[in-house]
This record gives sequence, structure tokens and C-alpha cells, in this order.
Amino acid sequence: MLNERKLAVLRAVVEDFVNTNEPVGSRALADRHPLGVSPATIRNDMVALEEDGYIAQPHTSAGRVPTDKGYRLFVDRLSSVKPLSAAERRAIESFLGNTVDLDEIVARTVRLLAQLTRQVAIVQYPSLTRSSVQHVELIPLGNQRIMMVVITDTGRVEQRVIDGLEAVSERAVNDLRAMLNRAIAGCYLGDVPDAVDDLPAQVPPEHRGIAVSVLSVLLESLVESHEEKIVLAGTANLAAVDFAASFRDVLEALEENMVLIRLLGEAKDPSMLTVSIGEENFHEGLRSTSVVSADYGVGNQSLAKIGVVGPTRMDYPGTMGAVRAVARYVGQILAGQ
Amino acid sequence: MLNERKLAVLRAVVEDFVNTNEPVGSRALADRHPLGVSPATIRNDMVALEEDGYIAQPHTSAGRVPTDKGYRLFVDRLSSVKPLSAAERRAIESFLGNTVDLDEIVARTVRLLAQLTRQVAIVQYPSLTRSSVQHVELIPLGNQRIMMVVITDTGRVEQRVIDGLEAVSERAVNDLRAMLNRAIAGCYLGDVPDAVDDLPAQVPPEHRGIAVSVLSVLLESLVESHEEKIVLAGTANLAAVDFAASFRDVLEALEENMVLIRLLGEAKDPSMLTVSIGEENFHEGLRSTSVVSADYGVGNQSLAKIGVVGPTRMDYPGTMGAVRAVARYVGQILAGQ
DNA sequence: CCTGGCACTCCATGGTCCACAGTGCTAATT
DNA sequence: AATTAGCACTGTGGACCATGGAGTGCCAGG
Repeated sequence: MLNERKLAVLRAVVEDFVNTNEPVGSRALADRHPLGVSPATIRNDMVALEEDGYIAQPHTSAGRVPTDKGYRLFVDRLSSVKPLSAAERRAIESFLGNTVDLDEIVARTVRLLAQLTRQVAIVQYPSLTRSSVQHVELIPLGNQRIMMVVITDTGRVEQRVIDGLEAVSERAVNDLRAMLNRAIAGCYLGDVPDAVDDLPAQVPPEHRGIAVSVLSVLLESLVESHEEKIVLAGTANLAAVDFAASFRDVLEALEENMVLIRLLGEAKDPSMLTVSIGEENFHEGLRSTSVVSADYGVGNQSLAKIGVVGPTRMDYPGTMGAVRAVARYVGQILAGQ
Repeated sequence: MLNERKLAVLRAVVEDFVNTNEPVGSRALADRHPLGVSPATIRNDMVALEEDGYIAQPHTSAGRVPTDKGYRLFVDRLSSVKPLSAAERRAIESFLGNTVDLDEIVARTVRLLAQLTRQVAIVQYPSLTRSSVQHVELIPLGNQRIMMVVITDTGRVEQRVIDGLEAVSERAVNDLRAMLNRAIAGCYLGDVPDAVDDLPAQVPPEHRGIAVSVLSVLLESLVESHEEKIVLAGTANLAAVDFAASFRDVLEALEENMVLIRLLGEAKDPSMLTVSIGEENFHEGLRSTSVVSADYGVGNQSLAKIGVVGPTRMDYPGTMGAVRAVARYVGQILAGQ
């Protein structure tokens, strides 16, 4: 069905439309691309492409516009990730170079990515699984409540409040804290569940209830905190785009943390670039956007994801290049710690 | 100059314009408000109001629109803060009721405020001055770096990385940590500087350099962290408004944390509602917005600020009511801890 | 299979016109 | 002196229309 030239035409349509944001016609195509055939031939190819659903006309006597299916084919088979320019690579280095604080790294990364792509950037905090416990602190808050703070060796801090406890003495908390630290300090987070398995048995019966509550919150926080924290930047870049959907919907979707998490979570191939185009997105408000996401991590251990949200008519090769480059660089920085 | 009736006319103009977003004419005013005079008289008043700069015409033969100066007068003398409806108060309670975790409180507060006002809400994390130190943790990270984590009794956690140190032994860090905790555990943050004053003298000379570095970062973090953290919600509500300024500018301004901090910082009367209207705002991009902000705190100690950003043509009484109510409620919740 | 030619379609642009909302002014009224 | 009715005047926005142009689909010839 789709011979070489038709694919070339599709590629040209996508590229031109991304550039100009206007339906592209056969003449313009023949002029700007070395297809070696006349507009009439291109027209014939376009009819075929349209029949197969890769492009569409806004109305008769307008040029063609790629459909989601067209973008999909373009991304899968017609384009390659575009390496960054030297200037862009310098920008990454000067932006992220010698940053140490985790919050700072994440904050800068997300701004950098937004700036490079001129779109909305999303960065997820690195997962905790690879970290080990440095210290657990228990803080009695009064009112039968305790705050638990877990500090990891990578410098991330998790805090949780445990409440609905029976009255609890200062002494009991101290004992429990000491015991807890003895049990799990130095532990990888993944190993914590095993490490605390027999703790309740060591606690004097009158405090066992508290110990159990604390432990259950601890375990729960280890699970949840994986993907909890997400940062966003560059929403102002949305203003430049005109969406099919009201762009209020887009903003609303981006304000929902759960949506963002799921958005990044959709990435199928770990350690690969994933692109989700238009209607492929699960969320109503994002049906006229595309999401480019990638894993980042240390070695081949994936820690979390980063991504970019933009209009379906985005510069896929360039965006993918930026996302990949930033992901790699962040991985390096985290590894250097 | 401005007799009672002219003020009433101004008030009516503001109210109608806020409702309809269309220039309001003399006839419409006479119809909808019990001013007791004819449109012609209102016209005369309007001329006076226009001469004094309180209202303006987009063009001849259009109705009048309030100027920033007009809104200012309206806010200062012609309106009163509107108490929330019972439903709204219930909403606040069910939204914030029995929330314990500080992050959770702040996150919910900002969403609540955005929802109540249908505008962009800003909430600043409570200042640390009133808190006391629960525990200080020092974590050697390797590479001559140490992470410091300060846990306060209100459950807030501050972390900082100290680097550029000479090589440092595990042992030395342990000693320093113990010493530090002995010195400042239980201290109010405001008292920390005094409490650590003579610490370096107690440290063995070979580790004094490290101790000094750690202390200086500690002191610095106490100063900075006051106003550092700010949360935003409801940007999607901006989409419904049409700004004079491109609303990309507004979004851009709101992405700058420093701008937000300064925006809230402008509040002059502590423990009072502050309104900054249009051109009064220091930031370019926010010249067509207004900011309503308030302190919140426990007792009469102000801890931080919350605020709302919206178009100059906002419902000031309603917005002010919401901001004040939420500020008070958050104060209560924090006090209950 | 490609291409030039041609008739056709639809949109975007710009012009004209008109109704409307609202004004400012004047003269009359209270 | 303040208010009001009446009236002429004026931008704006919408409706309507004509026009040019971009782009198509199709056909017939190479």
C-alpha cells in the first residue's frame, strides 16, 4: 500500500505542518521538498494517505493535516531522534552542573526541560527503592499522634503522621525509635519489610499496638512514595499553542497529580523513549496533546521518569532528543553522588 | 466632589462590570440599581467620575469601565468583606477537617482556596520561627559532603547539603551530631544562633572547620527557609479570563517563585487583608491582575501568607471573604496541633 | 504510472451598510 | 441649583456580499 514515496510525502506533510501550523498543499510540498514528482502526483499519493487515515482535510480545497495515526507512523518509522546541538548540550551542563541538593536537581531539571522544548515539562522524583535508610526519627506530637521521618542516604526525606494511637509515653517512643533504627538503619528500602518482620514481638505488650501502627505506616509510605512527588514547569508555553480542546482542560489535567503520574507511568519500554499521541492519551483533556517521556536512572536501574507535554503538532524528533539527553544527564548526576 | 450618589454610581458600575464583563451604561444602571434618579443624571455623575479617573470609556458611545483607581476606591470605601455562605463554610470544614500532615494541610488549603474563589490560589508554608528543633541529623554522603536534616516539632523538615569539606570521619560526624543535638534540641529556631554560639570552641581543633561549615549552613537555612516554599493551584481558572496582558505573561509570572514570594510579601498590614490592584503590582506581567492576600497564624503570631490572584475585575468582597475565612481556618488547624 | 490542464469548491479578506447602545448637550421642569 | 426629557451624534459589531486564491479531483495525453 504505502510505497517509499507515499511515506516521504507523509513525512513532508508532518514536517511542514509542524513548522507552519497550516494545512499543507501539494504545490507547497513539491516546492519545499525534493520529492522529484509533480504536485499532481503528490495529490494522488495524498488521496491514498487520506484513505488510510494518515492525513485529513479540514475542508475541501484546503491542504492536508496529519492525523494522530499519521503522527504515530511518523514517530515510529519516519523520523529519528534528533541529537542536541552543541549549544543545547552546553546549556544542560551549565544548568545542571555541580548541583548537589536533590530538590535543586529536580527543580532545575524541570525548568531546563521546559526551556529546551518550549513545552510543559514534568519530572518525577527518583524512586526510593535503591536508597537505604539512614535514620528514622519518631516525634511525639501530643494528642496521641507521632510523626515519623525517614531519611535516606540519597538525601530524600519522607515524613508521615501516625494518629489514632492510644496514649503514648515519651519513653515508649524513645525505645521504639532506638529499636527501629537498630533494625533498619543501613537497610535498602526494599529490604525493610523483612527487616521489621519480627519487631513487634520484641516490643513489650503494652506498646505493641503503637509499634504495629508505626510499622504499617512505615511500610505503606515505602510503597506509596515511589511515584508520589512530581514537579511541573513551563505551563506558560501552553499559551502559545491553540488547542482543539479548550486549553483550560489541558491546564486542569496538568494540575491533577494523579493524572501526571499515570501519564508518565504509561511509558511501556523502560529505558526507552515513549510517545503517546493525541487520542492515545487516556485523559479527556489531553486528547489534543502528545506526551514524550523517558526513564532516567543510574546504570540500568530505572529510578523515575521525565516527560514533556505539548500539542500533537510538536517537533517530535527535537523533543525526543531533548528528553533523552536530559534523562541521561540527570542519571549521570545522580550516579555521581 | 464625590457626593454620596456618585459613590453609589461607582459602586454600581463596579458591581455590574464584574458581573457582566461589559462596559455598563447609564440606562442599565438606572434599571438594575435603586438609585432613584434618571439615566441622564447618572450620565452627569459619570462624567464627574471619569474626570476624576475612577472610570473610563473604552471608546465614545460605549459604557463605562472601572479603572484601577476606581477599584481601589471601591475596595477601600465602598464594599465590605462578604461572609461566606453556610455551604462554603461547610466546604472548608470538610476539606480541611482532621488533616494532620503539614504537606497535606497546605496542599488542601491551596486547592480549596482556588475552588472557592475560582481563581489562582497561593499558599506559603508556615514560617519556622515559632517551631522548635526536634532533632538534627547529619548524614555523611561521601565526597566530603554532609547532608543536614533539621526536624521541627511542627513536623516540618529542612534539608541542606554541605560540601567542600575536608575529609571527614564517620566518628567526627557522630560526635558533632550528638553535640549539636545536645545544644539545640528543644530550642526555638529563633534561639538557635545563641545556642550554638560557643559550640566551635568545644570541638577538637582538627574538626573545627567542619563544625563551622555545618553551623553556618544551619544558621543560613533558618533564615532562608522562612519564606521559601510556596504552593500554587487553580491556574486553569485563568483560562476563563481574558486579560489585557497576554495571559502567557501572567502564567510566566506565576511560575517564578520569587515573584510569588514578593507578591505575598507586599501585604502591609499584618493580620489584615491586603489588596493590590492592577498597576499597583510591581511585576510587569501582573499589571492586569489583582492580588488579595492575608496572613495566617496561630494566636496573633503571623506564620505565613495566603493569597489569590485574579483579574482586576474580580469579585472583591467575595474573594476577600474567602481568603480571610480560609486564613483563619488554617490558623485554627495549625493551633490545634 | 506520471503529469499538465481545467473546472470546481471553499475559505479568508475586505468593503459596505445598518442597527444599536450609549453618549453629550440643550432646554425645560421642579 | 439640580434633575430630566429630548435629540443629534458616534463608534462598534454583525450581517451581507463580492472577490481572489489556494487547493482539490479528475481526465486525457505522454
